[in-house]
Amino acid sequence: MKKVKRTTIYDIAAKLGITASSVSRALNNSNQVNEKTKELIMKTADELNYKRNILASNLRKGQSKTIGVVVPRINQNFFSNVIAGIEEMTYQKGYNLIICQSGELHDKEIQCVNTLINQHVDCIVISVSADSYDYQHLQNVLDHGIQLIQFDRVAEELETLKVINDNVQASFEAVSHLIEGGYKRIALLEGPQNLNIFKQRKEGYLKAFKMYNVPVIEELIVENAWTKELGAEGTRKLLSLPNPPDAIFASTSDFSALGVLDVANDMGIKVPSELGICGYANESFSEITSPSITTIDQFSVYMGNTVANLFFQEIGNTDTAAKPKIISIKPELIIRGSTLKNAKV
Amino acid sequence: MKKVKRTTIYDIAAKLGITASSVSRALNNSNQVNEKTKELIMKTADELNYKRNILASNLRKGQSKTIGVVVPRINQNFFSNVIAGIEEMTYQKGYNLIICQSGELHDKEIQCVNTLINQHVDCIVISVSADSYDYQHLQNVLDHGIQLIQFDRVAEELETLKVINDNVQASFEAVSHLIEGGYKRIALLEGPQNLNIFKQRKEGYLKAFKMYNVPVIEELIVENAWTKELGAEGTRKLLSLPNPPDAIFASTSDFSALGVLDVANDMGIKVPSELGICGYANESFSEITSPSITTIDQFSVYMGNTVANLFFQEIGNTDTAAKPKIISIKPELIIRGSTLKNAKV
DNA sequence: ATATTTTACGCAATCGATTGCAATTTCAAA
DNA sequence: TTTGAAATTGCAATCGATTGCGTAAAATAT
Repeated sequence: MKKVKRTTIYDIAAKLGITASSVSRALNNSNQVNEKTKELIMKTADELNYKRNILASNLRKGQSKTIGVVVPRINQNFFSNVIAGIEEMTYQKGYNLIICQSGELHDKEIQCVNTLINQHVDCIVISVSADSYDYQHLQNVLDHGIQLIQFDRVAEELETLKVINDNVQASFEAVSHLIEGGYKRIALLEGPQNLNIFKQRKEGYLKAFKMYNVPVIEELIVENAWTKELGAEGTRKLLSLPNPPDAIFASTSDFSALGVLDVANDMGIKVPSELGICGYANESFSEITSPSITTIDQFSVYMGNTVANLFFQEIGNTDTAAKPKIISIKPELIIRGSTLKNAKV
Repeated sequence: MKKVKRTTIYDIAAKLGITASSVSRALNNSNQVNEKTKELIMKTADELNYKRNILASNLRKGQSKTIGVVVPRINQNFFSNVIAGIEEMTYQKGYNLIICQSGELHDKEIQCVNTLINQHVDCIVISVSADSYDYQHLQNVLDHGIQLIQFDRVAEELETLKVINDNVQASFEAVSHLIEGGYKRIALLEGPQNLNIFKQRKEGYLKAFKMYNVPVIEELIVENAWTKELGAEGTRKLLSLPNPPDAIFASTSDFSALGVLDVANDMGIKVPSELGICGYANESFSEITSPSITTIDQFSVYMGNTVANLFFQEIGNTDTAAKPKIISIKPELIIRGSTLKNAKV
C-alpha cells in the first residue's frame, strides 16, 4: 500500500495564505469567520480531498464519539439484532460503534472492557457473559468516568443504566398459557442461574404455579439446558421418568426447544397433543418447524434502539444526583402450534 | 456522569521525578530503559490506574489500529458470521472493528465509507449493497491510501483484495446434483444481476445445463426473487405454468427456498418427489424444515477469518508492484431431503 | 473626521504519546 | 586513573485539530 500524505488543515491554510485556526473554524461552521472565506475554505478543502482527522479532533476535544459494545457472540440472532438496533440510532448522530465479543468467557470479557477503556470510548454497552462471576471490570468502567449501559444479561448489583426484558412476566405468561391450555405436568429447562435472566425466567415459572395453585414438582426442573444438545439431553431424561411431563418450557432459548422437539419426534411423542413445547427468543426458525414453536419475542432491534437513545438522553443530563435508570421492555408471547393441546391441527 | 481526569504518562513521570519519555518507553517495553525503572513505572502506572490514550498514541503514530466494516445488514446470518470471523482474528492483534450497515442503500454506503475514511481506519472491509451502481467511493478509499478488502459481493472491476466464494462452482454442483437426481425441468430463482454473486450463480446454473446437454428454458428463470415473499411469488407463477418445473433452485438464499417450500405445501405438491428444492447459504433453519432443504454452505466465519488474515499479511508487504490478491473459498453443497427425488423418505 | 462597536482573523497553547538526537551516567577495558 | 563504549535518561519537536485571548480591520455611530 502506498503511503499517502493526507491533506490537513495546514495544507488548506497554506494554499489560501491564512491560518489553520480559520480553516478549523470554517470547517466547524463557526460564525466567527467571514462567509466568503468560509466558502473559499470549503471549496479548497473539497478540491484537496480533505478529510478531518478524527483522532486529532477527538484528542483535543477529550471525547471519542465512539461507543463500545461487548456481547457474548456477535453472530447470535438476539445480539446481532440488538447491535443493528444500536447502530441505527448512533449512526445518525455521528457516533461509531466498536464491537467486541466475549465468547462467554469472563477473562475475555475483562480484556474487551479494558480495550474499550483504552480506546476512550464515551460509553460501554454490555451484556455479560455466562461465566462472569464478578464485576470489578464493570466498576472499573464507572471509575474511569465512562458511561455504562447494561442490557438483557445484567449485573443487578451494579447501579448503572439498564435496558432489560421483563423476563418474569414473559415467563409467567408462557407458563400460564400452558396451564390454561390444559397441560398438567409442566417441566422447565433452565439456564445458568448466575445469569439474572435465567433466574427471572424461573421465577416467572414458579409464580405461575403459585397463581394457579399448582404444586411445583422438583424433578421436572432441569438445570443448565441452554443449548440444543443440552435441551435434548434434558428432554430424554424427563421423558423417561416414570411420570413424565406433558409440557416443557425451554426457558433458555428456542434452540433448546428445538432439541426438545427433535427428541419428541424421535420417540414418537406427538406435539402438541402429548407434549407441549414453549421456547424463548422467537428465533426465525421457530416459525417454520412443524409444528411451529410457541415462543417469546424480545423485540431485540427495538432494545438496541432503546439502549442508544438512553445514552443520548444521558449525555445531555449533567444532573449527578439522577438515579440510574432501568428501562424494562415487555416481551410478547407468540402462541403457535406447539402448545395448542386441544386444537385440531 | 462525573468528569474524571484520567491519569497520563505525565502524571506517572511527575510522581517518580522522571520524564514522560521514559514512561512512554517503559510502557512500550523498550529496551532502552533500565529494568528497575521500568518495573517501578509499571507498578506506578498500575497504582494510578493508568490506561494509555489510544487516540494520542495513534495520532502520533499515524495509524489507528482500526478496521472498518461495511455490510448491508449486521443482523443477517451470513454477515454477522463473517464479522464474528473477522473479530476473532483482529482482536488478538489488538485491532478494533468499527461496524456500519449500509441497509442495502447506495447513498448510505457512501456515507459509511466516508465516515470510515474520516476515522482514519487502516483498512475498510466491504460487501457492497444491492443497489450500488458505481464505485467511486471505493476508488476514493484507495486514493486515500487505505487498504480495501471486498468480500462476497464485490465490484469486480476494482483492483482490490477480494475474498469471495466460488459461486459458479457451487451453483454448478447444485444444479448438477438436481439433474443427476432425475429432475428434468429445473427452474432458477435469481437475484439482482448487478450483484456479481447472483450473476455467477446464474452462470453456474447455465453451465450445468450445457454440461449435461439440457436445453435452457427461459420461462423457468425468474428474476429478482431474493426474499421469502418474492420467492413464494415466483414459485406461484412457475407452478401455474402449463408446463411447470419439477425442481426449483433458489439461488438467492434459503429464505427464498423457504418461500418455495411454503407454496408447495399450500398447493399440495409433494417435496421432493414432485418438486425438488435447493437453497443457498445454509441458514440454520434449512436443516429443520420438513423436508430439510438442500443448500450450500459458504463457510462464513472462515471467510471472516480469511479477510482478517489477508489484511495482516498485506500490511507486512511493502511491495507496491504486488498484484491484488483474490482468495476464493469453495462452498460446499449440503444435500438434504428436499432434493432426493427417488429416495424413500 | 473621530470614537466606538463588531467582525474577522492570527497567535500560541493544548490534548497525550512518541521518538530522533543530545546529554549524562555507568561500567569495563586500557 | 583515564578513556571509550554502552546504557539510560532528558529535551523538544511532532502528529492534526481546537480554542481562549488579543488585535487589526471594517462597520457603525457620534
